[in-house]
Amino acid sequence: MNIYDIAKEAGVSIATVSRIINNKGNVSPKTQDKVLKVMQDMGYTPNAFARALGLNSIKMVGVLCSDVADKHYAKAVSIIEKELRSNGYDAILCCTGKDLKDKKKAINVLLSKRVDAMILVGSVFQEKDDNSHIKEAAETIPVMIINGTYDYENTYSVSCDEEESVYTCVKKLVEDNHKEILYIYDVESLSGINKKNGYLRGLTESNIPINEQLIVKCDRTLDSVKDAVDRVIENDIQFSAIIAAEDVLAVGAMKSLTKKRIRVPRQVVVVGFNNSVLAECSTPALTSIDNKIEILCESAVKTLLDVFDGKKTKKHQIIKGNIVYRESFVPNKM
Amino acid sequence: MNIYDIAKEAGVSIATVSRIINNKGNVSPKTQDKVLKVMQDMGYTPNAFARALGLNSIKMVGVLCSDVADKHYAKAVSIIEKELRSNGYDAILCCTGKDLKDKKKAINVLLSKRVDAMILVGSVFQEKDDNSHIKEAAETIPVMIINGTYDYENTYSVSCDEEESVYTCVKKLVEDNHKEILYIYDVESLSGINKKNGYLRGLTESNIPINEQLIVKCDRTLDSVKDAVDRVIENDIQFSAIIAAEDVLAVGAMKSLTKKRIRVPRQVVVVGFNNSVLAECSTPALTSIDNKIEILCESAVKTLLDVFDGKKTKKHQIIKGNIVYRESFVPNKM
DNA sequence: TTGAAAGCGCTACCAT
DNA sequence: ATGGTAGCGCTTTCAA
Repeated sequence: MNIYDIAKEAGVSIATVSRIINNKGNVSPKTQDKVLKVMQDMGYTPNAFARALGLNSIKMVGVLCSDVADKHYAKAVSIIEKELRSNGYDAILCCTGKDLKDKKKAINVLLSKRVDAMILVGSVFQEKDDNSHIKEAAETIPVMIINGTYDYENTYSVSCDEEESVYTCVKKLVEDNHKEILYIYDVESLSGINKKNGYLRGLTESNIPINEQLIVKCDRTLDSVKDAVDRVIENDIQFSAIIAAEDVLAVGAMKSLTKKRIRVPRQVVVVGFNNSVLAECSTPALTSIDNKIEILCESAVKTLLDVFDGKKTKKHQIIKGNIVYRESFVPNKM
Repeated sequence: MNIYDIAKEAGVSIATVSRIINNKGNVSPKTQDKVLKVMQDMGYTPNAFARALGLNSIKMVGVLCSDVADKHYAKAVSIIEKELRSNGYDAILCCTGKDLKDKKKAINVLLSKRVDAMILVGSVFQEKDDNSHIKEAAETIPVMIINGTYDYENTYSVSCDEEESVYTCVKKLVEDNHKEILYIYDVESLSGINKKNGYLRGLTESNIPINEQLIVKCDRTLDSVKDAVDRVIENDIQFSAIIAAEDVLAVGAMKSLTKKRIRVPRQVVVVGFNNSVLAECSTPALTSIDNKIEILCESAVKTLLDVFDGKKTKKHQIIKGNIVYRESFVPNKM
């Protein structure tokens, strides 16, 4: 069944039917009602492909993340999808992994499917050296990145100031007289670097010399963190606080401490990052830095919609994170 | 740039170009090379909308879940997306929530976008009374449900036998001399009912009378579980084991026990369901039933691809779960 | 092996 | 307010 069938049945031209479908006005209420009724009765749905061909838009946005199985990204994708859908757009999900080749491939697939825009979730999509593939993509459609920035035409970004968040956290710890703060991280993505810089600046501004032995890198697995922390302890390196760049890492660290009968938060306080479900569920419950992912994602979609509408928009937005206190660290003066 | 430009540049007709794009054969290698080179040089990408219109397929599959922020569904979606993509299909994600009206709306949107098929993730999509909207959808495109079943033409399913999994778990506990087993659950979806039935059958077949006070319902939040378990303990209802229908519930229960200085697994053993990251991260690490979600999802996509190819396929598949032992319960005879 | 041309179902412009 | 019609870029049939 197509627009011709409806037109014939209603005794009008396809132009009129099209106007009604698209709410273009210039149709008498009477005709409108008649046609609407016919469409209803015949259970007509316009062919999305033909519309897309005519309008050169299928009202879909590509949403890329390295892995939706990761709680953090899942949350983001969930919010983005909801926001898009409530504005009439569908989300095509692409889990790309972290390999640049795969990321490029995904972008090309999306481009060839002619999505209306792309949202890249996470700083993994900001390559350190060459982002020319993004520049190219942005020549066709607007590109939005969450927690990253590109300096190209037709690209947009919404980020949480992670550097500042960790910095603030260090300050809080220092105020509580913690001077040896162990920093645990996994990836060296831009996000990872920002967090670490926040740690370094926090110490520097507090006139605490930086001890490389207190900066520990490991994989994002419980075992890897436990090994790492075990090693620090066995080497007799003193610390009274831990900041982890990811909640999982913080949990792993606490497991190591617990096994060694080191009390959290009595002897060592711990702060995670991302304020994920894990933070609530761990024992003791983890104090964690919240990067306000909801706000980030909502802004991202809103901005994109403005771009679609040809409105002027801020190209780059930065939002501040905040610390959610639980059991593993509560400042004295709270 | 379109197929005409390529045809002109290569000095052939658009029919030939089309044949080459679609690998339809009947083209001399010489022509093929020439055209391919032109396409490459000009950076040509076929217009997906026009193709979709001609082929009446855009190579996309709708993936519905009630909430991707839920780790469990996120995992499933992640696998499905990967599987689809590596077979040339894109995934349109729809997070529907649990409200029937919203689920129907999402299905209609997907139908109107003319996806090639739909995959519904989770038993939330199997309504207890009326699934006629599914029947209707399946008249247009194949519908696959994971952990559920419909009895309609053109519907398919892949499920984990959750009833059997919980049943087996009860048996294991009974073998270890646990007779008072507390069962905690949240939702009464079909999946929820199946699990509970497994619990009931396990007890019945072990000749243990069913004690309604040991069957506890609560919300899927830590506080709700803790309250629920607290109440059981305060009412002096004895139990030496807990089975929870969800890992989060198990974690909440353990938190309650710990606070009351009841040792896990020494005094009470605990088993969760889903074998999620939480299970690894909780303290003590949670023994949990794995529902083999990877296998489920891979089978689902594989089946759908077979349907696309017009191959004969099993309409309904059932896969067995298994228990992953960690700290919160290890059978004596292991 | 190749090409011409008729759709696919819609949008939008130009008449009336 | 309504209708006629030319695209949109591709696939596919039929002829050569």
